[in-house]
Amino acid sequence: MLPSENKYLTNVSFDTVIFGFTGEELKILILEYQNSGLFALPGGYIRRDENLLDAAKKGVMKRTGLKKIQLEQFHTFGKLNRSDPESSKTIAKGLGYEMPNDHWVLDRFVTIGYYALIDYNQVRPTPNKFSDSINWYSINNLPPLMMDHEEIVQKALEAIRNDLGTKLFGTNLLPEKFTMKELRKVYETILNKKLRRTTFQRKMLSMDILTRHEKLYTGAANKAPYLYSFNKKKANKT
Amino acid sequence: MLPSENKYLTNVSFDTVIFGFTGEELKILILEYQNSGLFALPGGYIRRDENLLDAAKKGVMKRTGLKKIQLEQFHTFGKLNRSDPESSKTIAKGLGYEMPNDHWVLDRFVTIGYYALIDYNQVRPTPNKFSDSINWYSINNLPPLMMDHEEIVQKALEAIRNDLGTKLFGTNLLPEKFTMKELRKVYETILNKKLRRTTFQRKMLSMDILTRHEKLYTGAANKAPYLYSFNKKKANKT
DNA sequence: CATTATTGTATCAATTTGCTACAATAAAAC
DNA sequence: GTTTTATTGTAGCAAATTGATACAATAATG
Repeated sequence: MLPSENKYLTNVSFDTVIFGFTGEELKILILEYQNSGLFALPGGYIRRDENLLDAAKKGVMKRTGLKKIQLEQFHTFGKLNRSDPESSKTIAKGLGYEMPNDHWVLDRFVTIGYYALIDYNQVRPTPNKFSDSINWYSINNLPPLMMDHEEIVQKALEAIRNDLGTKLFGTNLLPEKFTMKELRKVYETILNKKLRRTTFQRKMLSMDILTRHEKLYTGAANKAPYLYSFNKKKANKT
Repeated sequence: MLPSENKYLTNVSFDTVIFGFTGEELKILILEYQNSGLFALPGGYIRRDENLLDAAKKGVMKRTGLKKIQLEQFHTFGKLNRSDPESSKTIAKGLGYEMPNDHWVLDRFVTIGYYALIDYNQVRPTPNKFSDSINWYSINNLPPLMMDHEEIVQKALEAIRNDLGTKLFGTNLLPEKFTMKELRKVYETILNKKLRRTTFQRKMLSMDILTRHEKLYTGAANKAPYLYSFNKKKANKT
């Protein structure tokens, strides 16, 4: 039941930071391994017969239940001491296996980091067979993560801050149709600062990447906002 | 003389795109393997007892003769078919070795791409023991590169375009002191477009990251330009 | 000492962004 | 119904940034 060596590349793995937006804050999916108290990013190994990107995509699909996923590679982590064989042994033990000391997963690993931005409400978090839970955690309130996974999360955050605006964004964190306020909230949360309401709206509209739809009547005692969606044809011309 | 397995991580390598600026164009260093007609980026394997970044740094140091090198990781390449065992065999054959079919360097590799920006005139290009030459090639006139190395170069170019301005730049491609015109030329070459002379100068000066030094008298029949250097303290506060 | 090419800035126009104001609601309160 | 309240959408002007032009200040040259 432990992964067999000849099926996978050795010394290489991937880890994914899967972001969701609740409307108020950014959250990421964290696995908890059985009977070990160890928390980790979802990740995995690369089969010898698949592309690196496909391996990562498959991993995210399995954890989220989503089919179409936008994944972006952001950094590869290769410090000498980043791997921790004790953690792997603890995980195996928690599963009821005794891991031999020369098992390949106890070797040193270089891991490629990917981030995914997905619609929080469409996800059906699904643990893998080694873990008994997978849960959303606010990025401001993460459990202690194993190995260098906290560093990986920090790098992912930097990456989405940098990519926001260049690679078209907010899209993937929101449902198909959204209000301008929701979109602004996404930007504010990722950038971790307030944005001017009117300037943001003007900028977004002037970019000519949004399609306006019907109004959204929420029942609130005020003017109803329009719904927008990203006009993908125009948006990709950037 | 072929690299021994137990010293290195398997299935992982690094490749470096080393940029230099001649004053007119961007060039990169390309290795030519002996008696094989194969051109490649400088790269290597990661020793089990060293950090990934150190491995790449050491590689660039050996190829350039430089001690202080700024290296930036930009992308990791992991497509299923990117490795080409035939090339490796040809290289070994050119060196007078017969490579056994089960040799680990013939296996599939995931490679981590780094770029370096260095002072063209300070470099002493030094071939490795497997190659008989290492030369500067204009990025607009590269020889056909082996495997996916052309894709790696393209990604490196994208990366330096994106990083220009955010991560402080131009610095490393120019000598300690440089004129405003030289700095602008660097930007123009990387971005592949003309920049307005006066606006560029105003912008650079207003950023308060340059120190002005003495004038440079070239013998030309016109006003001599000032020399500038980057004020690293202020520059890093961005 | 006039000529020539280039550099460093000033100046003003054009564009973009910051800020404030205000009309247009959607529902609740009266 | 009418008034009240909270928000949305956008206009309008100020402030800041960028674009474009002009011009004084040189460093040789003849």
